Amino acid sequence: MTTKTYGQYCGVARALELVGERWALLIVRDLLVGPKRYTDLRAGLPKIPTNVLATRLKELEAAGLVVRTVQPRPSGAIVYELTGYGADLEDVVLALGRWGARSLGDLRPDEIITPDILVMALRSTFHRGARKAKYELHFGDIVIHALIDADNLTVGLGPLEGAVILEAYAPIAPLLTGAINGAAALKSGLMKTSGTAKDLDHFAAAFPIGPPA
Amino acid sequence: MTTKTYGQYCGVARALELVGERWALLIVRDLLVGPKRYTDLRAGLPKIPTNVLATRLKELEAAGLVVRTVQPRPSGAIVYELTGYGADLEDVVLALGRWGARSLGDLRPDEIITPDILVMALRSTFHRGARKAKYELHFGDIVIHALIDADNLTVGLGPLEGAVILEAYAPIAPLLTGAINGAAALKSGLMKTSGTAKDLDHFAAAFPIGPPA
DNA sequence: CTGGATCCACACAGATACTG
DNA sequence: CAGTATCTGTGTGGATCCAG
Repeated sequence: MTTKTYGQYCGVARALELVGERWALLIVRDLLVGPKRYTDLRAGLPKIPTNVLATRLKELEAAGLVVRTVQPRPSGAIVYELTGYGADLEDVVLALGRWGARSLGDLRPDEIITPDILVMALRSTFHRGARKAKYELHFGDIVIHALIDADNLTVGLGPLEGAVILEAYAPIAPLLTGAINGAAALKSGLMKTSGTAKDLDHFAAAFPIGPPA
Repeated sequence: MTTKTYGQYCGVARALELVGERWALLIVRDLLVGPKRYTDLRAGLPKIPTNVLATRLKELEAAGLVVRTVQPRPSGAIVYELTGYGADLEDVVLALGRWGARSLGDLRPDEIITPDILVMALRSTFHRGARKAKYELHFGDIVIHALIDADNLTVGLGPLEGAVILEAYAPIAPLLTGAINGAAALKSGLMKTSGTAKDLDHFAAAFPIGPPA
């Protein structure tokens, strides 16, 4: 929320006044996965200057997008959580993620992948109508799960009972762009799975992304 | 496109690196309505500093979102146009517009409304399945039209043959948030129409927006 | 250790004037 | 018409410091 306005009676302009500043939508992205503490947010956004994080959180709170709550003792932890109003930004974040993912090349050494990023990547690219399945996705230390039930998708952190396990290695791009050929991925060592090559293909079909341009 | 990156292998982060800077998405918004000249963009975004506009256009062109073409003589005009890649941002802009429009209050004297804003507002809030209709919307000097054909919407600048004419006056908020009661709007002088109160109600039903929070 | 606040340097935005 | 040049100020990045 800049003090600067665009001077336009326009939903787009208003939205950008509220969440258009640097880092704001990435904070929202991580909070869409779940409530977080200050330190968790820093961990998920290592390059954010701490003063900017503090400022953004105050702005988002002032704008009614985020609530700051102090947990009861003994934890006493301070937790940041999206309000319903803030959570309604999910459509915006998913649309941005869908569009931007097409421009992702191979994973570079200066780029990180966090659990929150993976969760939102799957939510971004989910294709309704994919066949029912349970996936558990491993990437390094990161473990997330996806539960597909026809038109509904649930993606969250951690493992999932009874899921097919997919283990991915960098380069991860084919995974996030649906360009997986199961048999080839297995053979090349790009991925491992507790299931079959067909499982990889189904997974790829459930999370497609178009070509860069 | 900042030289600064977020350091994340994430579609949202990548998208924000490309169009996250101030004014960028408002330029895209206006170009989504149609190709424009430098001066047209300035007219639609009066508060943008001219050097910022020039910089953004170069960045958008370098990123492959916009093409700069010189029209053949005698016009010789320089026209900026979205590429397919850039036009794919429509989902993002519409989602932002939908979310942000809920936070629009009454029109303030320091806020302007342009034809492009109105066109994108209607595209943002269109509700598929609205009944077939042709509307011509007047607001001050601005005239735009909407053609609804069940699941398809065409909104553009200027008049439309055979359309129901809706003339709106500030405060315009009820119009853009679907909170119109046709009879009341006619009686209060908020709107005039060449049709009936029912036409206003149908129009409002076609372009609904939820409450602020 | 969490949850920030403070300080400084600098890049970018804002405003305006000017030019091919 | 389509920008460039210049100056100024604020927001950001980066590092460090501090209170509970």
